[in-house]
Amino acid sequence: MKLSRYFFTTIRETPSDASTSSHIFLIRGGYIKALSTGIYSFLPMGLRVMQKLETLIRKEMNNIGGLEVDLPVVQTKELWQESNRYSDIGEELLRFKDRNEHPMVLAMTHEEAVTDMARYVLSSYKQLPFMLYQFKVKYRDEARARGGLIRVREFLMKDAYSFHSSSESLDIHYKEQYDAYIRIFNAVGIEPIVVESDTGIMGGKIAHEFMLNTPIGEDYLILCDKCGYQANREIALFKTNPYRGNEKAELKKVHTPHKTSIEEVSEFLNVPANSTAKCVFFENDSTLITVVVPGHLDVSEIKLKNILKTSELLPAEDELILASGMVPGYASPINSKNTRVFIDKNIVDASDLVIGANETDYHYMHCTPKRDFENYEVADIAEASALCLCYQCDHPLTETRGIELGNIFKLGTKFSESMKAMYLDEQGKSKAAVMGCYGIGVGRLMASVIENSHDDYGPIWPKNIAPFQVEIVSIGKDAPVLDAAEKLYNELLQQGFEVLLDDRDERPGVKFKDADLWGIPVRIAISKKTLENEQVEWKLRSEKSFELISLHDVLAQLKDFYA
RNA sequence: CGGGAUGUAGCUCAGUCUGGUAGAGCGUCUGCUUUGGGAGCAGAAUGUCGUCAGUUCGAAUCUGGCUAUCCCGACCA
Repeated sequence: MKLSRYFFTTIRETPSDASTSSHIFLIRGGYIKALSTGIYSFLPMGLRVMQKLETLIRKEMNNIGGLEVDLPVVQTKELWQESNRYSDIGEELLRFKDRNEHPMVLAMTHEEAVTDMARYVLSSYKQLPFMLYQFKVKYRDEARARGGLIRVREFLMKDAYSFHSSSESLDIHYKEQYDAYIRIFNAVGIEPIVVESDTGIMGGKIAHEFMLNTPIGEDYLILCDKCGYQANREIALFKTNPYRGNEKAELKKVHTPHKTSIEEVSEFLNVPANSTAKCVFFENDSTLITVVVPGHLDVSEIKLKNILKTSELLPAEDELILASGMVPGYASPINSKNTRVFIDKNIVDASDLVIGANETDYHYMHCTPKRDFENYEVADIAEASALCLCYQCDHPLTETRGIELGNIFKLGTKFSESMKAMYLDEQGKSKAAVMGCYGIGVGRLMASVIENSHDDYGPIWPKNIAPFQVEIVSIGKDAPVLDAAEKLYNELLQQGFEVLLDDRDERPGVKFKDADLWGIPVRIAISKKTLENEQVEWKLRSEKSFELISLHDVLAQLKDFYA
């Protein structure tokens, strides 16, 4: 491709509305253009990278027996009612009506559509297992898109779905997907952290997320350096030693004026935060849910939702809390009524705690839950943090942040049962297919590669997904230089390389800056000076320095580089 | 959905406090010079100052509504 005929623009200054490296470089390099919040157009340069990622992922999906299909983005309300997700999913699912006033949705994922396809074809156990996948736009009406391609509303996803006659068969394929994902991410220079993740209320059993470890990540990961336990913080298991003081001491009310937070109370009474109890309130299905966790920890709303088997959990209104005999800011389940009380397992055996006295400006000291609480349920409900210990090996946990690049998920029979994707087994008995689903956000992966591999001037693309394999830059206007550049360009093209020729009448500085923004692995510069010795400058994007090599050695060296 | 910030030329931004005919740099176009890391000189084009209303003799500037974008949080099968 000759740049003089290419469609692009590059931006010299940092766009005012971009703050992460990938966002900045994707805009500055002319890869993408924002159309609206979280909705992006891809220019030719950006699409090339996306297509290469697709090719890479497609190869791995085919390798593990995948069959590519194409499922519609616009779907009917009825389809989503079959799986119950029409009502289970909130505003993230975009709903609209067609010209006949028929309710429709924009698919945010394709379990329903693929299950509909599967039930059309599937009739016998002999057809199982199979795996279908596609590259398809998803639309999610995100409450808050951010970070360029990191979190968007419309995006391209590789989504795969497998169907099995047994959970053992699913297990085998799940592992194949796991390994394929590792190969895909490794192929673009990423060593993902694989964490156990939430399976939600959607009938799933086991799920993993593949995370890029980065400070700009939106997910928090809990890791054990000793035994290798890794989980998303929202569901991470952990231990923490319950605070134990004087178990005999009687409840004692103390004056704590205007001290409503754990921090204020522990400082005021001069006690450690883990010797306090935090009382948090939610509302679910018109019922007040009271949760007590160790003062130094937070409630995991995901854990609580899973315990309650609901996706609906709202912060409770003060009136509801007061009506249950508790006082926000000074609350405890002691003498409460009309509420369901959950005590975190890490605090139920504690003693001598500070907790609210259900009276403004007063707390109790010497609270021992097992003695002082009534009618409570014990659950794993607090959120892990770096203050906690590994539940497997007692080693202190560490915490880091990550971007979710992909996930794999054992769905079980939730969709096949509700949507009747059935087959006859060896005994002629009708059974629901066992399913798994596997997703990778392609655009997010593109952005993540940049986050993972860039310098001050632009992305440093891995060889296999760079928009072009080699860029030739001519320096100056001398006819012999231009001729040599064009000749080399044609030669490399004929040899099957993807070549970008910067034949613009621009100063070298401009050309080099743009080359850095495109991050093409090999840059070959030809100038009057180098040509005097029949040489060119060979520079790798990943290196600072260049070398002069013979014009005649370029092809061999390039072949060697891409071998 | 809460909190914060911003919206002025294609881009980055000044001007707003203290109301008085719209600015700079970069980019674009023309010409000359220049040619190894976003050049120099000369000239030119470019704006419903996000939008609607209000105050005022007069609004980019003051007031209110709306809207868009970004950041933090909530949310995220």
